[in-house]
Amino acid sequence: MLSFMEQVRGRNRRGQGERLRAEIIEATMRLLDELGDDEALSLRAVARELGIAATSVYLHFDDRDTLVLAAIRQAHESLLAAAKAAGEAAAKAAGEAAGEAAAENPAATLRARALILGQWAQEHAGLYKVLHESTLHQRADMSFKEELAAGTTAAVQRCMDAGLAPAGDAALIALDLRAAVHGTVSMRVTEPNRPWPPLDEQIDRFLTKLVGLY
Amino acid sequence: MLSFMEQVRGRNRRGQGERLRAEIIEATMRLLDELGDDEALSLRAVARELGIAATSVYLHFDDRDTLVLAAIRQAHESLLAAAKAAGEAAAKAAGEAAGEAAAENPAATLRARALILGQWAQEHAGLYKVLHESTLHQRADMSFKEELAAGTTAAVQRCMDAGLAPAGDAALIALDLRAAVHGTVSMRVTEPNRPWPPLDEQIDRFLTKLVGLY
DNA sequence: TGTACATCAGTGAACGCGCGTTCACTGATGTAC
DNA sequence: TGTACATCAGTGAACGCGCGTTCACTGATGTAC
Repeated sequence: MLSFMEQVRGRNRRGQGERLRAEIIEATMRLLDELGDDEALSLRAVARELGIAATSVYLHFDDRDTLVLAAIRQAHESLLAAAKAAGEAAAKAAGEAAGEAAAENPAATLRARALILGQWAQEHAGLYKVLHESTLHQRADMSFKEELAAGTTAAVQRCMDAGLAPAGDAALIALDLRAAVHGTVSMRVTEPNRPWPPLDEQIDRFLTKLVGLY
Repeated sequence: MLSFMEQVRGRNRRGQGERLRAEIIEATMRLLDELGDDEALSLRAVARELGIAATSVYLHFDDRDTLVLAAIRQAHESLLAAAKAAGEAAAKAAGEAAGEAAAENPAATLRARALILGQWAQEHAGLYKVLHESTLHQRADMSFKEELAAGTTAAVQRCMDAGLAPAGDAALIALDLRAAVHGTVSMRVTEPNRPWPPLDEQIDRFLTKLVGLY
């Protein structure tokens, strides 16, 4: 007996088995985003979400932890892509506005990076928590996350090189900035119902005061 | 059959039933600190930790959630007391060093507050996570936490009033400071095995750059 | 062109486990008469 | 001073549930001869 909501789901064609893998990761990300906690996610809930047998997950993932890690990895990838795209778009726009031919604008790039991080976090609150606050960090290697930090350090360094911010230890300053942005985003995401002041203004204060952006 | 580790635990005397209540909260805090995640804590684990029947917990708490909330409340109380004590001790020490008779020193107070928060978080990493990042925030009223924020705002305001920092919106500046400190502490607590730069120096940068402490 | 067979994509029943919670109970201790 | 009784502090068995994981299986589809 099927409820009217349920799709009758045919099996994938031969050679298309990898499709289910992608769907499982997608569903896992969706559930993690709702739950905001990797411990609370169950493999059976993922299977239920897709209308497949719980055992089918094992066709593509060794166990629950592997699945969760794959989903987190993909979330990181998505955040990374968003940060990169926003940074590039901002640099280009700022360059054109100034009449320069798509010149680099490191300050606009850094600002866009910080803002998109805040925006992504608010759109994917649960995923943000899992990606940055989960206790999984203790049990699994999540060093792939360093790429995100490296991007911010590089952006800060470019600001210093261009004379848009006082020279200094770019890695240290970038860490200060990341800490501040993560802190406010974390608070907003954990307690979304408090009356928070505007995020973009706060991020601008961080850029001005911590990085020294003119 | 008892293992040699287990104490034979007699029941409390008449009128001393509340003792168990305190022990249960203590054990819950201990476990939450180890787990760093309220979802992962089980009432049965608490009972096991104390060598009592799982049902005995119900003598003092309506259900699992009530118990967890009571433990979190107590953790907050402990953090609050630590912040207050550190702030007062610092103000007194700084006042005496300057030859003043236990005069107020708002800058030293604010600095001590921020430092003790970082220290407490490192000593009670799991509890810090539960207190500030738990998804319980969505399900339960945790407005008692406002007291901690209010203390920081007041300390910032006193710095401004004493001319030790540029006048401004104390609540907003205090939020910036709390966000930055929470951010770095959160990162350190989530990924304790990374090579972090010294926390106190970073907090001093936040005080100088965000609050404008001279 | 037909057929046996291997492979692929996925299923369903079953396992043992720990969980939160309910219920009826036990047994020591203080109190009223 | 003795005894019946109420109260207090806590227990043990049992419930139904959802979980991760294992196992033997099914049935469609492509391929070799």
